[in-house]
Amino acid sequence: MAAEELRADARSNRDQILAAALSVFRERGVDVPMKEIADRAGVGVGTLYRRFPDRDALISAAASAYLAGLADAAATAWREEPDAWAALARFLRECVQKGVGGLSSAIEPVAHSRIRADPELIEVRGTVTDLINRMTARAKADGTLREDIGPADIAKLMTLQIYTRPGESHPEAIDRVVDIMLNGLRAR
Amino acid sequence: MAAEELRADARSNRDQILAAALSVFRERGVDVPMKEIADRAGVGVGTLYRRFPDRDALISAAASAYLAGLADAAATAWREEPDAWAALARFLRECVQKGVGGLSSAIEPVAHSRIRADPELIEVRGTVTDLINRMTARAKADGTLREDIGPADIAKLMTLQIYTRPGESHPEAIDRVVDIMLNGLRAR
Amino acid sequence: MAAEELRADARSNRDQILAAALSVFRERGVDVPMKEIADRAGVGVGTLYRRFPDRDALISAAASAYLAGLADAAATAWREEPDAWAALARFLRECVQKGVGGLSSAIEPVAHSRIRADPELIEVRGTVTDLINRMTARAKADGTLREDIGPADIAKLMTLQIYTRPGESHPEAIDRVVDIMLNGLRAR
Amino acid sequence: MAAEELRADARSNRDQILAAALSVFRERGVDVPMKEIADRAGVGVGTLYRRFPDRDALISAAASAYLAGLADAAATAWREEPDAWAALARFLRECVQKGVGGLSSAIEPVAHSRIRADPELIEVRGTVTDLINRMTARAKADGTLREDIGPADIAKLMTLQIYTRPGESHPEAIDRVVDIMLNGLRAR
DNA sequence: CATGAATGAGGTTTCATTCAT
DNA sequence: TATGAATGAAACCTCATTCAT
Repeated sequence: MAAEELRADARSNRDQILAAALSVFRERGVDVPMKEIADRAGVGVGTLYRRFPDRDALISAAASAYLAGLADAAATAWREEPDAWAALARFLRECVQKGVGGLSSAIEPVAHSRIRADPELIEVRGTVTDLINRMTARAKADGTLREDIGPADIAKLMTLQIYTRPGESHPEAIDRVVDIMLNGLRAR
Repeated sequence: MAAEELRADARSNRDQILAAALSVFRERGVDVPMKEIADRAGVGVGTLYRRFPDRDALISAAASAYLAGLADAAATAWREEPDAWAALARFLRECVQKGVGGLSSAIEPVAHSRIRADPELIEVRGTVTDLINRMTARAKADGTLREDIGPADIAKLMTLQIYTRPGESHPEAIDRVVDIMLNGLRAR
Repeated sequence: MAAEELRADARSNRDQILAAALSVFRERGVDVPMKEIADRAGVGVGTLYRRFPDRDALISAAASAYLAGLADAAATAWREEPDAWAALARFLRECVQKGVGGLSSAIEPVAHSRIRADPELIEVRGTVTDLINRMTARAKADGTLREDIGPADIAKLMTLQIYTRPGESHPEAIDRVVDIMLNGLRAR
Repeated sequence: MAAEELRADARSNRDQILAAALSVFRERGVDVPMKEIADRAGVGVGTLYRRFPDRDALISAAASAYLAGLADAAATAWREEPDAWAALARFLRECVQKGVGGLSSAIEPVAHSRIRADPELIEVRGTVTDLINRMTARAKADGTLREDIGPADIAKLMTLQIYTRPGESHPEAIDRVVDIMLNGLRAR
């Protein structure tokens, strides 16, 4: 996954393919024709296959990228928000808005074994888990998060989805649901 | 769709195919080979195609069946539960546990136009909407549901999903999430 | 391989595909497009794939058929010819004329493991070996075959090939070469 | 084909590619990926294509090289061996051991027209034919070769092949077959 | 009426060849 | 000049749908 040395153009192609894959997967699931992804990335199928030897390789690379993004989001929230509750709220909202759940269900079935094996991914996954643990603990200590909520609950809530007509996006509708959820998590 | 007159065995075939389709769709999405569904139903592909002229017809018949089930669930909850809040809670819990959201996203993209057109379905859909309206209004009147929550919010929450490893089912985990949502909906 | 119960038309298709494969393999090697074989057999690719799940399955079925033919040839020669030398001569000539060597090199690399495993094939192979052993022993006893020639030599000679412009066939040229070999095998 | 003026390193590249091609063709036929040949030669595909504009050009260059080798072998045998029979025997043995037949069938179909056209090759071919003619005539004169054998028979026998498991080589088995053949050619 | 065989269009993957680095 | 990345045509294989049994 590391792609140590890669010519500049190849590198850029790789990135574009990954971005294309991620967005196509989110929109239409993983069963999308490879040509579709190649087109969206602006490369030929051949290039796609040179970079990712088969569909599963692409999926699992996409999983990598998206998990890394997740770790980023968690870290940023933790760093920038004034308190643990705010960090948790922001992180969860981002996860739901970005469709973490949809990507998970699209990606995991295929990539599961690879994800477990890839050392780089194990680390990222560890980072996320770690940050969730800290946010949860601190928020409880602050008295802002219900005492009976644990990190496992938060992990589940990250993957929350509500049905949206495909193609349409309803950020406000999602926000309302996230608000309800947060309200349900808040200690009184 | 009505299947007015059908010999007993044909009727039974139809039902078995529908049940098979519903469960396969839930497990693996709508992109499953028709043979798979036929096998699960214990009939040949030919039989499946005799009953449902093409994939879309099957999907939309499945949508019908599932929507009808939903109306049933709503009506039963309304009838059997002691108050509006309990009915709402039970109905939402059932929807989430039964994977309404998953089926919606699997089925709607293909069946959307048909669903809009089919008079029988329009009626069922009306029933559900109606019951949700009543539950919401009554629960607010009872002072158990937050004043700022409307039927549209409930409709969204019906389709709540959280990611579960495919094949595995975690009813308790889902229950915890539903509890959190309900807690977030409750008026204080 | 046995294909116990097969509808009449399916059976006939299977046979035609096998015959087509055999002749195409002989002419152009095993790397021929599947479509080519399907066309020659007068069926669609789908049918070919329904009968033989992938290229290797087809190749190894072809191996079966051709080995069975070989056993037949050996048995017939042994039965019909007046003495062991005549049987041996006829069998070798047939093998070379029919291009056993060409088929072997086309087929074996791919089908080797299957050939070793298939019980039916093991038996046929045993029959051939057995007949060669008998022919060799008897011909030596008759004083027609050189004493220092063993069954392994005969087995090698079965796969004799000489280069022929592809497409063209030169039965007489082959016959001359076989005559020379036989002359070299004959005891004096 | 001559590659009149070529820098030393380019020359060496050309030779390595040719050698690689020859050995790959012998092992796996001409349908091998170009990358395979480039790898074996230790150069990039680009280099291969710079030297040989397309696959056919490479094949026919390989044909050239191998035919030249053949002429060499014939000349050496003629020069070094004490009599015509010994020369013939040695030449035939070398041809069979070196797999002339295999290369012929791999190369000729593609390169045929070029071989016919290339003046250099016409000459080499002439040399070989000439030497075979001489060996044959002389051996018959010596009373060592059967009277009814002609140069055309020898030409066919040069391309003799027996099936060998790919990868494995059985020089002794081949030797035994060649011995039988020579025994069949010998006058008594 | 039920079945499963046949078909071929369409998605997947490979590889010859070209071309930017 | 050597390299290996990009491309797309062509091969592989699957599966929706039709149709003979």
